[in-house]
Amino acid sequence: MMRTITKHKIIIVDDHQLFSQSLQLLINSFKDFEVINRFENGKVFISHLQDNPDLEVDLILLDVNMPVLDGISTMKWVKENNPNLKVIALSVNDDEEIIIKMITNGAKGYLLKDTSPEIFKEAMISVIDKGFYFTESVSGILVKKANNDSKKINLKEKEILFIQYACTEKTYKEIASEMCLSPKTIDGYRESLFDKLEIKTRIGLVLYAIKHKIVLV
Amino acid sequence: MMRTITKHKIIIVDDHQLFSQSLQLLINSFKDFEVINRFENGKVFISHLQDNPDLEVDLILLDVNMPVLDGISTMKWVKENNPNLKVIALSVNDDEEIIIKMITNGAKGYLLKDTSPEIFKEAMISVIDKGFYFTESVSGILVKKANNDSKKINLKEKEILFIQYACTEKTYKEIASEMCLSPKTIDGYRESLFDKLEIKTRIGLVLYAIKHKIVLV
DNA sequence: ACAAAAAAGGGTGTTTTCCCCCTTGTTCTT
DNA sequence: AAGAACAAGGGGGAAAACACCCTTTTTTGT
Repeated sequence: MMRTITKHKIIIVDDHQLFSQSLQLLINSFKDFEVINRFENGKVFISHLQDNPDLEVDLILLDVNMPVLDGISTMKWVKENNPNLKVIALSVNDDEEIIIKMITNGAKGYLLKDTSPEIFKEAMISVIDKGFYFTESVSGILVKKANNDSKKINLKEKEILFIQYACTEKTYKEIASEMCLSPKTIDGYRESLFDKLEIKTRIGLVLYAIKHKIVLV
Repeated sequence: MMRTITKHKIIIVDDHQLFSQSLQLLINSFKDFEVINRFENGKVFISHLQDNPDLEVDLILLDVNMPVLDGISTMKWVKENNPNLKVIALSVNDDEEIIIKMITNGAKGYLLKDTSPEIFKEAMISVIDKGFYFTESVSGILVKKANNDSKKINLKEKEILFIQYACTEKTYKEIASEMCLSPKTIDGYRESLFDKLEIKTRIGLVLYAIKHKIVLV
C-alpha cells in the first residue's frame, strides 16, 4: 500500500518560458516537490495572490529580471503584503546591488541560474525547513555591505550638480560660469571631491559618477 | 511491435546548469528529439568536438552569455572549423549587436529564452529541415543593419585598447609607456579619435566609450 | 610596381587641469 | 565667546591635455 505524501508546493515566477517550463519538469522529478503554478511576471503573480488569499504554497522561485513587474518590485510587494511567503530569488547576474535589494526586501535565498540541480534542491529544502539559504559568496556580500555602510559618502546638491557638469566636455571655467560661481570655487569643489572619492583626475570623477548613477549614459 | 525511430540529436551548451538540465528534460519529452550531450561553456564543447571529429549531431543549442568561452567566440570557432554545424543561439537579451554577431558568425537561428516550448520546437525543426529559423524581429534587425552598414565607424584594435586606457586615471604618458608607444603616437591616436568621434576632450572619449560599451562600468 | 593611405614619431606653443597654501565670512557647537 | 566646520574665493606654479603642422616608414590597393 502506498502512503500519500504531501509534496512541497512550489510557484515559479519567471518570464523565460523555456526556462520556467523546463524547471517545472526538473522540480516535479524531485520526489517531495511539485510546481503548483507558474507566472510570467510579478504582476500576474501578485494578482493571483490577491485573488487567492488562502493559497497554500511553500516556496516561491522568483526571477529577478522580468518585464512588467521585476523581481525587486515584486519582492517589495511581498514584504509589505505577504511577508511570510518564502522566496528564493533566481538570477543570472551577481550584481551586488541587486542581491542586497532582494535580500533586504525579504528574499530567503539568492541563487544564480548556473547552480547545479543538487544545490538547488538543497537550497529549496533549507529555505522550507530552516528559513534561509545563502551561499558563501552571497554572505560575503552582505558582510561587505554591513562594513561599508558606516563610511558612506553623502554628496551635497551643488556637488552633484558640479559632477554632472564635469561629465561633459565643458572646461571648469565654463562650468563655473554656468553655475554662477568663481572658477576658484569650482577648483575647491573639485579638490574636495577628489579627496572624498579617493580619485586623482576628472576622468576618475566621470567614472565614479557613471558607476554610481549620478549621470546616466 | 514498436518501430525504432532515429531521433534528432541535440547538444546543449549553457553555463546555467539549472536551465540546461531542465531544458534537457523538456527536449527529451518531445518525441523526435534527444539531448546527447550538455556542456557548460564553449571551451569544453569545442574540446569535445575536437576529440570526436565524427560526432553525429543535428543541432547545437548555444547560450550566448557564458563564462570561459562565450557564445560569440564559440560561434567564431564553429564558423572557422566546423561550418556545417547547425546552431541556434539562445539568449536572454535582444541586444542588436550581439544578435548580428551571432548570425554573421553562422548561427542558423536566434531565440530568446522567453520563447514558448511550441515555438522552440518549431524553430528546432525548421533549422534541421530548412536550415534556418528567424523571428520577424530578428529579421528586422538584419535589414536595419544592412541599411546602417554604410555610415559605420570602425575602430582598430589599438584604438580600442587606447580608449580603454583613456578610461582610467592614467596620463597619456603612462598610457604610451604601457602600450609601448611614443607619447607622440598616443597624441596622434587621440587627435584622430577626437576627429572621428566628433568630440573635443578626453572626457568626451570616456563618455563615448561607455555609451558604446567599449569599456564596462 | 607605384601611388595612396595609414601608422609612428617629432617640435612648439596654448589652454586646462591639478596641487598646495592662503583669506574672509558664516553657521553651528559646546 | 572660542573654536570647529564649511562655503566662497584667491595666487602661483607644475604637469597634463590639446592643437597644429611636420617627417619617416610601413601597409595596402589595384
